[in-house]
Formats: sequence, C-alpha cells, structure tokens
Amino acid sequence: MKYSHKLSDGVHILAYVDIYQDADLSSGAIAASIEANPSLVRRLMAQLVKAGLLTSQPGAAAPALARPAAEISLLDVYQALEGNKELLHIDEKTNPQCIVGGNIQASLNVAYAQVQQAAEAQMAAISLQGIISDILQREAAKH
Amino acid sequence: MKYSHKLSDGVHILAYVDIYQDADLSSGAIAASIEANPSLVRRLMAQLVKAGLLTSQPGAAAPALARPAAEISLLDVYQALEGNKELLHIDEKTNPQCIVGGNIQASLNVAYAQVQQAAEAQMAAISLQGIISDILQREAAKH
DNA sequence: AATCCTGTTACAATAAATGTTGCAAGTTAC
DNA sequence: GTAACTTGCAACATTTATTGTAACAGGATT
Repeated sequence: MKYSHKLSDGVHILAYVDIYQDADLSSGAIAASIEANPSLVRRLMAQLVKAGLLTSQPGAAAPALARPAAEISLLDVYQALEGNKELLHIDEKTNPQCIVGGNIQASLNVAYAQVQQAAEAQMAAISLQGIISDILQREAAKH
Repeated sequence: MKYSHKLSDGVHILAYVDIYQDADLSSGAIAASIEANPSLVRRLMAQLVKAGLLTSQPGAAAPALARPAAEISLLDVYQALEGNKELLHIDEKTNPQCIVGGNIQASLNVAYAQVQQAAEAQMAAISLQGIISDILQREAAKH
C-alpha cells in the first residue's frame, strides 16, 4: 500500500490554523499548502473536530484550535487520525497446530504492545506548540 | 497497501529454526507453519542470512541461527527485513512557499526521529530468546 | 540419475492509502 | 433573497507497497 501521512497532514492543518488564524482558513487554502485536495483536508479536519482538537463551523471557513497548542500532543493527533492503529503488525494467519504458529501471535502481541507504548510515550512528549515554534524558527532563520 | 508482517514472519522463521532444529527445516515446512508460501520464506531467509542472523546451505534444508537467540533482538530482525524503514512518514510534497509547507518537513523529521528512536530502543530490549521462551511457555500452559 | 532443496527473478493479485467528483445544506455579502 | 462561497459527507477511481505465484538454474542427497 501507500504509506500513510495522515499524521503529518493533520499536524500541518493544525499548525496552519494556528499560524494563519487571521488569513484564509478554507479547506482550499490549507490544501494548497499541503499540496493535497480540499476534500482530503475536510476529511482530516472532520476527524480532528470529532476528537476535540479543532472546532469548525459548517458553511463558514472558521476553524480554530479547540485548546492551546501547548496542550495538544503528537499522540493526540495520531489517535485522532489513526485510531488505535498499531505501528507493527502481527501476521494473523499462522498454523495453530504448530508450536510456533499456535503461540507466536500472542507472544508478539505483548512485544509489539511494548514497542507501541514506547513510541506513544514519545509522541505524548511532543507538543503541537513545539512543532509550531520550530516551524517559525526555521522560517525566521531563512532571512 | 497491505500492512507488512515481514517482522512477524521473520521472527516466526527464526523461532521455528530454533525450536524445530532437529526436524524438517525446509522452506516448505516453515511456510506451512506461517501459512505462507515457500518462496516468501526463502526471500525472508535470504535477507536474514545477509544480515548475519541466520546461516544456510544452498541445496540443503539446514538453516541455523548464526548466533544464540539471546543475542538476537527484535531490532536486529526489523533492520534485517525492513532496512531503515520509518514507522511514521513525512508528507514529502508540501508547498515550499508557505511558512508551514516550507518548514514542516524538517520539523516533523526531528519529531519522528525521536519516536523512531524510542521504538527502536524498546525493540532492542526484546530478544528472540525471550519470545521463544514465551512461545514454549504458552504451549506448555495448554496441556 | 532422480529427487529434493535453495536462491533468485519476474509478474500477478491484494489491500490500504490518497485522489477525484458530486451534492445537500449552511453562511456571507450584496 | 439570491448569488457565490463554504463545510460535511459519500461513492468511486487511482496509486503503491505488500504478499502470492510460477519458473528455473544450480547445489545436495540417496
């Protein structure tokens, strides 16, 4: 399959809404920045709204962060857009009559959960505010 | 795309080789345990051999772990089969003329590298021996 | 010599992602 | 109040990384 960049695009949307809050915040404008199409942006925004990270108004291009960027973590965005999607994936079709095939799924589930937890702890430690500040610093450094 | 279970299948192969070392270790026998096809198993085994985790002999069904299972980590297997594949993926096509689009790739690269490192540290802490022991314990608990 | 095996390649099929299109319904400006 | 925008949602097409399948040269075993 293709690799997902929902998380990247989701962060992009939230950062855009924060940085350009006094400019055009239509899905078309944001899509131009992501170089994606407005429909995808609206799909992602709908998920961010549902997860309580963003507010929006039907009919009006007026999205806003639902809470301060410092209180939104990368993990919040990940879970909003990817749900409980695991980073690593079990092979769910193994031969149950084999010692290995019959038990490895359970064993790997434990191991993968540990990896997932480590990754999520790190994602929780990264805030949207940190990313926005980094973006603005990089922009300032260009001039 | 499909989700990759190369890592799961790779661990499966290594565990199988260790547990069934006195039985049939042909790619067909291992494939039957994974419920995959022998060609896939041979492809994965070739990568494990190249990475120095497994030994094999052309023409003879005689694979063996290249070093003790306690000295093979989940990270070793991951890197053998997935190379340097990142768990999270940047959107590489953003508008460089936008403050967000022009800088977010670099910002997210840093953030994602931190997440990757946390996940890899956890993978490094999980040994093949640990997984094999867990498999054998689960099997024993069935009776 | 016959039969199995590995190692490798090329191509087909599958599945999860994004792209595209269309439209009902809300909002704003005039 | 109507024209021109917007969001929100759904259906379908396209893309692409994966696994599946088939074929075959060459080594190993009996």
